[in-house]
Amino acid sequence: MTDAALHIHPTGHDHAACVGEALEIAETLCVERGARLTPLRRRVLELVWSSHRPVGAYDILGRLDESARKPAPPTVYRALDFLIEHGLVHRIESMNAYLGCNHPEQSHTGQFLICRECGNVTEMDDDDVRQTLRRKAAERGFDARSQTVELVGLCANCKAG
Amino acid sequence: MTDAALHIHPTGHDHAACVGEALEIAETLCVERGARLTPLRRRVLELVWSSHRPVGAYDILGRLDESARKPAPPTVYRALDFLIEHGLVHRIESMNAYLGCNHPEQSHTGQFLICRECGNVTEMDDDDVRQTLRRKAAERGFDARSQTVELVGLCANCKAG
DNA sequence: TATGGCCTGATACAGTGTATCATACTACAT
DNA sequence: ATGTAGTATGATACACTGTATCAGGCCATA
Ligand SMILES: [Zn+2]
Ligand SMILES: [Zn+2]
Ligand SMILES: [Zn+2]
Ligand SMILES: [Zn+2]
Repeated sequence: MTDAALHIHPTGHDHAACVGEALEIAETLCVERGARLTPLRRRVLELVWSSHRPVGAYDILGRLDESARKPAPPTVYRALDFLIEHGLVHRIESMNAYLGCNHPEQSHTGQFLICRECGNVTEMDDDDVRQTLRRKAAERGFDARSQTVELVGLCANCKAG
Repeated sequence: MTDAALHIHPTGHDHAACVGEALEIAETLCVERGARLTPLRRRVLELVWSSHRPVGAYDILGRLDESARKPAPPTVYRALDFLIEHGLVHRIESMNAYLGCNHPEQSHTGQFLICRECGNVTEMDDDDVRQTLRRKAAERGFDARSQTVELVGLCANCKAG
């Protein structure tokens, strides 16, 4: 499902830089927090960042496979759990897949724009949206603690093309 | 189910009335649209409405089982697809489960308030929220066609104790 | 060295969803 | 009534996603 479109990225950008920056931020963050970004976790994070499309746990598993040893599913899920806990990765609920976060400094649950054409996902993380949802829920007596917001549609590039 | 009833705790309300009303609306709607609410689809809808908690496809499958024959998974998924297409049922993405809609007259994707304590889910269907999300996405060049909004927290009753 | 906590390996299984082919039913036209 | 096309369901097998559990390994500290 993924491989064909894995190479499609937002226009004119150096994706190696995205990955490099993400890994660097992750290193820094984990040092600050005394968390251990082990080689396995780092490798999984790298694979999640292989594109701007959400990646399935079993895709990651398959690609870890290429590197000599053959890990089992729990290995990947544990690494993902760690990365999610530290805000380095988001889970896209409507796709059962995982996406790297580009501003993990403060833990958050973002809002996601999923292009149905190219499959790329961008994160909004808009505080107005968050507050609006909190308020609207509160008006109904509901105390919202976490939010899942995922919009499917057409990204700017796919609209143009 | 009336608007007022939406905001009371599902224990201590006449749930049979919820189910009855939902089925009646479904019948009417399907007649209007020339869609066929077959016995199987009607039964699945009834099972989805067995509570105000989202129901898994395999839960439904298990309860259909009680009634003599033993359907296979595709049977349930096809029925759910039909019901979702006609707005009679929503899928709760973050739970891989399904919830009856109490105002299916106009097709829509609602916003859901999921109580982590009692598991009940209520639907907001707030147009401000919908418009805010559309606008915020549009500001980023994204044309949103469908929205998934699911908030987890505490409902009014579970807050009270 | 010993101990305890955390990370990973490994097996098995549970839960969710789909592809595919076959059969049965319905509606409609002949 | 008969045939035909379209829809609905039955049935098998499989793919995808996630977890429970136990065992072994690594590392820091006492
Ligand atoms: Zn990139
Ligand atoms: Zn796109
Ligand atoms: Zn009810
Ligand atoms: Zn509650």
